[in-house]
Amino acid sequence: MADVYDPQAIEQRWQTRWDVEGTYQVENDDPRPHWYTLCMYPYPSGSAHMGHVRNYTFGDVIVRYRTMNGYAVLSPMGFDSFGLPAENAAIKTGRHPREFTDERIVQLRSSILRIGAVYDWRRQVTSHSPEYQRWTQWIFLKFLEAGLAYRRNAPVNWCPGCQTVLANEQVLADGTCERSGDAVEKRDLNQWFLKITDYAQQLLDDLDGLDWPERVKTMQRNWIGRSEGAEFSMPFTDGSGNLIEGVAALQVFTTRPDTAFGMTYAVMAPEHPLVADIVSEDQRRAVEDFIALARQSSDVERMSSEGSLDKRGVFTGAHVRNPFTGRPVPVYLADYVLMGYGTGAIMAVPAEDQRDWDFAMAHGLPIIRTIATPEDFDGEAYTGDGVHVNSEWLDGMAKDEAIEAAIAFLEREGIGEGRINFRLRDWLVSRQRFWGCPIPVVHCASCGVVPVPVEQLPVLAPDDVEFLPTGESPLRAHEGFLHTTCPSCGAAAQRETDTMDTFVDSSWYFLRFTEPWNDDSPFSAAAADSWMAVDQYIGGVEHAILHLMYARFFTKALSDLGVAPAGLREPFTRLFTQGMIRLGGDKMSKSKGNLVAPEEILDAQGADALRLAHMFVGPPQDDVDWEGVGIDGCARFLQRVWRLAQGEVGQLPIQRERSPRDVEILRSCHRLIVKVDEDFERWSYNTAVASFMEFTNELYRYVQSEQGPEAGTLAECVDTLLLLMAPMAPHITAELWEMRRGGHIHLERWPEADPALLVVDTVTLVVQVNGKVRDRIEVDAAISEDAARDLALASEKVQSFLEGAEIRKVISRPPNLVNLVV
RNA sequence: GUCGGAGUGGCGGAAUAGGCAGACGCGCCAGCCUAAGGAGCUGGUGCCCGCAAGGGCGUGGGGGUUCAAGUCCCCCCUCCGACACCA
Repeated sequence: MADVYDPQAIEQRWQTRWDVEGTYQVENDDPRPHWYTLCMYPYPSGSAHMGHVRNYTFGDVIVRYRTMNGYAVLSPMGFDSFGLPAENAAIKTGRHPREFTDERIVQLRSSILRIGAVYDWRRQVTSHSPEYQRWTQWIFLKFLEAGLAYRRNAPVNWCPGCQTVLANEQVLADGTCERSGDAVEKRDLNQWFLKITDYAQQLLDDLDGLDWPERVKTMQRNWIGRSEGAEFSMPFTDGSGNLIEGVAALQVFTTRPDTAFGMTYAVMAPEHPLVADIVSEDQRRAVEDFIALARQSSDVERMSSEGSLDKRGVFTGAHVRNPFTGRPVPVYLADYVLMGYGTGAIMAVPAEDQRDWDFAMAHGLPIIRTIATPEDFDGEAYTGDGVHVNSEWLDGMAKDEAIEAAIAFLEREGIGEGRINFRLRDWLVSRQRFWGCPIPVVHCASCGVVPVPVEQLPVLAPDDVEFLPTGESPLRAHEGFLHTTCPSCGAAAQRETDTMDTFVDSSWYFLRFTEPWNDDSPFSAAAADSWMAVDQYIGGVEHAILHLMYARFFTKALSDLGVAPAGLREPFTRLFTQGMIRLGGDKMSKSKGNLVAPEEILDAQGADALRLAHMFVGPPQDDVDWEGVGIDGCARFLQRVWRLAQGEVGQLPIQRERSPRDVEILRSCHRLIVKVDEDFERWSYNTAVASFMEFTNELYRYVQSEQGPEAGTLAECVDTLLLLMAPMAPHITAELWEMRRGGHIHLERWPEADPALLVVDTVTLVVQVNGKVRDRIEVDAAISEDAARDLALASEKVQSFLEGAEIRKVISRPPNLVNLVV
């Protein structure tokens, strides 16, 4: 047997076979227990990069492991094929984004195949396919019908150069457009929103039941941003406290109603609708200048702490009556108060809020402490707990008690109530883009917004379009697309030209995978029921908030709308987020130009070595530096396994009675089974690889030992090693298995450890004196506490350290450890 | 600023429930094999003292709990990540 390990030939052969034989195709009615493994479907960017390789290798290991363990495993793959890069390329080259995208899908798909990852390709889903668009639009209309989709005026990022709205991600840190470099402005536009805020509380609560990384859950909790407090109203007055008639009262939200006696002014957001009504004549000019300034400045400028605070706020000339004291306080505008959160207005308590403190100092406003500060406190605003002072009927109370009392007061007076606020906003899904899924409505002069009838779906963007260098969506200028008739009254009407955010596509693709051929609905509840929720979802931590939050929202909403099963409240039971790949400290990325092409490694050392190297380099959730990925070591290891399995190492096996040495290696073999199972379950692939290496080293010593290997023992050890390695190194193990045993290793059952071989009868007892190891003694595993102690005391080495000193205490933890304290 | 995560040999990392720190790999050193070795095989390799036997020190720093701490508690430092005028 002189076959050389030739990864290229082997890998190609097996990849073809898995594909042709449909090894990993699975039916919905498969009688085996179901398991759904999913890697986040990729944006088709061309050939796979190392991040893809890492991601899909993890997924593939699970697919193969679960399959060998007797599960019907759903392992689909698709492409998140709408998005900006294709459109930008179209603007540059004039080519239709579909051509560009389809080419890249072919590239990416073939490089995913080359790493040996297996999928049920019959289920492939692409966001831009007409069928998928049809059902995305169908879902949108369901949402619209249910009031979960709505249109309203909203301030958006507007690029004057591109003549279009930009997503927040497209605005650079300095407030300029990533494409044109122009300064991005705020503009009010009529935009489509999805009402994710309806689900804020559920999205928060249901996090508790998910087996997700704690940091991802924390990020989602912060993003949802629940805060408890009170909302109440304050009537506008003049400077002496006389009520101003005909103006609505000012609504404010606060988490600290207990500090209201310390309110020395109030602040409204510059965009607040009441501003025009309450500004005094002598302040009108200053207020208008301030509003204009705030409007021009980008969010980034506004959020920064740069710039002096006295310039960032202005007195309105109006006052409101503090309901707690009955006295008027001045009302200011300041850009640190945001219209989008709470009520867009606050009561300001400088003594107990640092930001209010800073503003008060800059504007010469009074500061009244309402909570006694601790003795050693030398800060400015004090936000901790303490006894209330200067607060009349709240005096003497602690924080929590006082909050309750203050809310009770507001409710009694009928001016406010306890209130929960969320930071989460409704999801703005409108994009003024061409390469996205069109929003399926028409605008009719007499009927208003009218949904496109479902039998007319999908609404597809036309092919004969010209991409303008300005970046403006060609849909807006396409007469054939634009003009239509109103489905309701039949009069001439205009199509909506906004397309949906691509996150909409990725919010339900995992459901479509359960039944991608369904022609009557996006998926049937039965199909969803048979596979959902996804048992293991795998992807990058960069999606911790947006994608994972939107997908959760869609699942809940579709469940409530009766599209998805009623009991399906969460899409992803278990989530794993892999670390990033870096090179020399930088994130590996196209824009940084520091990519290492997987192809070169696949050509040289092969997919199995590359996969193994990714598994071995460190904990999967940690970032990895490519420098640390030891491809050569892994390739060398696979060579060792190859030679061992081919019988090229050591003495020829013979048939004979099993010796203690043979049994010893068998024990190692069965311990390995247990170890690998444990490691796979806890995502500790790096240590699993280490134990493969360790066992292989042991086998090398075994076959090279004087006694030589016993045939049956060696065969069992090598076969078991191959089976355990099959998920990680699928090609080489399949090849060796076929050569040795015939048949297909990936259809074999996962090995089970023989309990009899796991029983250990001797153990190394560690003997410590004052916690320092002084001796090691081989003992019976069932040794008693007393026997262990006696053995320890009898040890010569131990005696020399005791030097006759009095033993104060003996800790005996048989069979592992005895500690003698002197 | 707030919230998370992390800090262990020359390097990547291991130590799963408080019980032998450094598994496994890389690198390096030596031996074998060889015409040769950028192949293969065997062994060694935390630091310090010592010819050795042996001993001491050692998981970012400081303190604590414990018979016993990389692991638990308190304080501090550094790095990474997320959110950042959220009322």
